[in-house]
Amino acid sequence: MILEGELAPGERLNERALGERLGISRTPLREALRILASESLVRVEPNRGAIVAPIDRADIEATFEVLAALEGLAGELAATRISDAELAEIKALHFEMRAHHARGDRAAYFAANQSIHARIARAGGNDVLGETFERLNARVKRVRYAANLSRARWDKAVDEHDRIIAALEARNGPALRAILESHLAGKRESVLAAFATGRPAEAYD
Amino acid sequence: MILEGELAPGERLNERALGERLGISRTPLREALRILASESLVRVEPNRGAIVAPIDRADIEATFEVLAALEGLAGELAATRISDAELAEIKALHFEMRAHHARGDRAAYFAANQSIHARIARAGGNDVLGETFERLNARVKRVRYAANLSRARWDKAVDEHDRIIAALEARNGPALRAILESHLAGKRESVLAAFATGRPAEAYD
DNA sequence: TATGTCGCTTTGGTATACCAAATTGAGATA
DNA sequence: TATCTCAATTTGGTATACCAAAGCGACATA
Repeated sequence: MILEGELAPGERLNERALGERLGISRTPLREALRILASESLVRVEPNRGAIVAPIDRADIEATFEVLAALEGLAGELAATRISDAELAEIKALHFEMRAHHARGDRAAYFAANQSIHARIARAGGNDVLGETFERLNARVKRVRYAANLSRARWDKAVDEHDRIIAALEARNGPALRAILESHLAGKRESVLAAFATGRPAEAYD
Repeated sequence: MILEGELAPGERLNERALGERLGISRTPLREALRILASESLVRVEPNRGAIVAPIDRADIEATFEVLAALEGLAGELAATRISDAELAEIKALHFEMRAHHARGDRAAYFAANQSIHARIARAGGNDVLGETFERLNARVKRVRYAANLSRARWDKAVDEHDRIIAALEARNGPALRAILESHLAGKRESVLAAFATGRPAEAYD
């Protein structure tokens, strides 16, 4: 939705003003806000209205911890259940991603990267897992862009992706789980490091 | 909410009728339905209204698979981070649960059991994990009551709980993870078995 | 008798009006 | 000058009215 980056965390969301800006009435806007609230993207305080949900260090750590567990499970499932077509598509995305990396195109890299992880999350055939993963991922998306600050970390992430693809091709579930869990742990650290240096660009969506 | 068990899965939820029955207007009712929809407890079809979300075998399998991973992580975290007070409270609940088991009081057993698992999920201090666990757990709560059909399975579950408590006291994270994961797998099997025998009582809440 | 079409009724989607709670600013008093 | 109080305005909560789309039934025709 439009809230990702266009409005600052903690900002009050005036229902009348926002509704007018979006060209819709308060009723559907409120319904949308309730949905966003249930996804922890906005926070609705009783009789106080909605604000863009702020995200703090503890939230980021906690979310990545869960994401790592979920993606680990996804990897384990995907290794045994993924179809050849899905694998081929993920490989294609992987090489596109490497191309973006080679060109230094961070935005395109990020999009391909997200797509790969989303596909792995869904490749195990567990819809609940896929949904839960994407829901939690949405909460940290705006700060994830801030990662990959250092070229070294970026290169390392790409290496890890090579290993992810290799494990997936080998249908080695336990290995894939281990790689994904440490990959996510690495992401967590770089996001936290970037987050520590005075709230970097949260607007990339 | 009142939807747990009081309305049959698949049942249409007429907004005007339901609103009158609850003594509220359509606006807040619709907001509540959207929230329930985002938790997959009801399904809202465009221009068709809301129905109580049906749950099928695949949903149950998928949800328990994710719950097992989440509770495994929770156990690993809890083993290292749980406070003495929280541990004492969980032990107290455990013995209450054993008392209910000894008396054969399934409803009370179930409540204590749920409380124990919820506390373990939160004991690791990861709020995102706790929330996610309870959200997913809510989706299968209504069918979980149907488990523990056989006395043998029930006894086995209680034994597993003894081992859970032991691992928690020993602060043995990996062991606790393993026990919880297999415990959930066992739950999944008994729920699926019960579910297979013609949709048993979904109304216990 | 069966099928297709048209219209009516039901029901969800949206806008708006009204109400109550909360916040803020001004004025008065200590 | 600072603080407390009261009132006015802002803003979220709820009810209701209106609109449009979908479902259903009846009637007509093949």
